[in-house]
Amino acid sequence: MAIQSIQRALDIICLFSKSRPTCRLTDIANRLGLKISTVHGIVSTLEQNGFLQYDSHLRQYSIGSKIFELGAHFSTNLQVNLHARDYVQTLAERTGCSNRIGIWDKNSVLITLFAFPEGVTTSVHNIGPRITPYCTAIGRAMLAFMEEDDCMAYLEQEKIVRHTKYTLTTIDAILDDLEEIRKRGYAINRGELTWGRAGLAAPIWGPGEKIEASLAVIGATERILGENINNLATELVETVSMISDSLGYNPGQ
Amino acid sequence: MAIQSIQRALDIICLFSKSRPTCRLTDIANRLGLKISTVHGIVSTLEQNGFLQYDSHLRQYSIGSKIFELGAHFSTNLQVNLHARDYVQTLAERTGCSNRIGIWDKNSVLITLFAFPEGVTTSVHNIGPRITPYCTAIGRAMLAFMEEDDCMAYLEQEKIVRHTKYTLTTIDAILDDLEEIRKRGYAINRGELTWGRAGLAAPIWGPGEKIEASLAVIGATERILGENINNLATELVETVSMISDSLGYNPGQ
DNA sequence: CCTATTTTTTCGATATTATCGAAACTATTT
DNA sequence: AAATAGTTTCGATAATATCGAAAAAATAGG
Repeated sequence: MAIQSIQRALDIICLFSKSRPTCRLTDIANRLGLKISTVHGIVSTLEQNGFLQYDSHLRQYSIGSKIFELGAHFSTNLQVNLHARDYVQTLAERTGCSNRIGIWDKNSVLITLFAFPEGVTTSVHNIGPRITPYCTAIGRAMLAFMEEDDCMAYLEQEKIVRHTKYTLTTIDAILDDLEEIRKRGYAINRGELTWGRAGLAAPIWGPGEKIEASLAVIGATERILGENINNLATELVETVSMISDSLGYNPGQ
Repeated sequence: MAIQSIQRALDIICLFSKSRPTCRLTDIANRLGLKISTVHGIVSTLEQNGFLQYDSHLRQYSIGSKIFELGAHFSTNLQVNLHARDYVQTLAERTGCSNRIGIWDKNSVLITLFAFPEGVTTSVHNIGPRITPYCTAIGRAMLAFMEEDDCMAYLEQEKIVRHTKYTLTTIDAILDDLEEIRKRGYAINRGELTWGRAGLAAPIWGPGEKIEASLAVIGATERILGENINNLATELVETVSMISDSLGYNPGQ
């Protein structure tokens, strides 16, 4: 159904990632099992349009500025980003912790907004990466409240990996935790993905009782899970409530 | 030379912008002069791959999350962003003014980094847009120091428009200003693009005496051009010098 | 500095495949 | 409910993407 040449072009673009920022022509052809001359035609078209950029000295391609420019539109237009901006700033200020917003996208959590606690900050960093849902607070906060079928569909296709001794490694253990999240109102990550890094997260609701996103307060384990945890949780839950209101959430409906 | 179907796919993606965040199938076909069934095949392929997203209720397409994710790699991998980050934070702190970094790209300035002065701030906003070079400090700071041929090639293709009474509207006036910038070491925008908004900017150099980017301090006219202008300019010039050093600029070569 | 090797670019023939029109289907408006 | 506007499917056809081969360019080796 997909148009072959376009599919190949998109496959090529998707080869690039944080861990593989550049590719050479031959690499691309080998990785995708295509003829070099075929790849050459495709990458030339992509380069002419600014979707890839070519370093003719190093003879390697990387993501082009056009994709950056277009990608910025995505987050700029994202409703939850627009509504959450001020609230997450305040939250970072009051808690002294970084926090971030992610949306559920293709069985992963895509980070779309990041707020830092201290003083001056720069835009651009810390957004864009995809987070694994089952072993993070930001992910489980959404899993706990989404349609059960969608949740199971996700869990059944996910490759569950033990990252630390705290990682929940069975679907049953995760489902039990989701039940606790529903009772508690927010999710807790006790260092399941990265040793020493913890988080609290709660879902952001939109109109039609639809989960729009998830907001997480993150930081060193002792900072998040220490004596301050109840304060953090209260601030978090109040913040997601205000953002949800702003988005038009109307639980009475 | 370009592959037709891919070219069309890219043209479709490029239809989306901040001012036109969504498009319907028929719109796309009309705008690009293509048959609806042709467009349908292309947008379906793009949607399947997350390059576009489709709201089946509103029946309209918008930029997909995949482009956002890939675009983030561009700015993450950008050398000047990596090196400048800490310096622009300090600059914002010391001056109390917002500042931003842009790179020269396709006859425009693409904003890749933004630093805010006050308190807590969020990432993501303010990056991505393209700025018109001739009527901004961030643009003229690069024009003044780039290869003269490139500068003239840009100026001759640019459609020069009067935005305010301060806008320089002839190539000669712009060239005179560029000469002043070279003497002075930094560019000044006295409200040429937007009434009441001013900026100071200076170029960032990389290895091989190549202009990597431009750094601008921006704000309300009275804040930038008032009695504090010399302090701002000094801070700015010191900052670009440190960033250039960090990038490996070696003017002695 | 020249040769060998690897990588990239060009080009034309061929068959694959993108395109188009038409028709079926769906949604919206009056 | 009917009419209009917009979307999706499908198969025939001709346009065009693909491929192999050869030329060109760049790097590595001697």
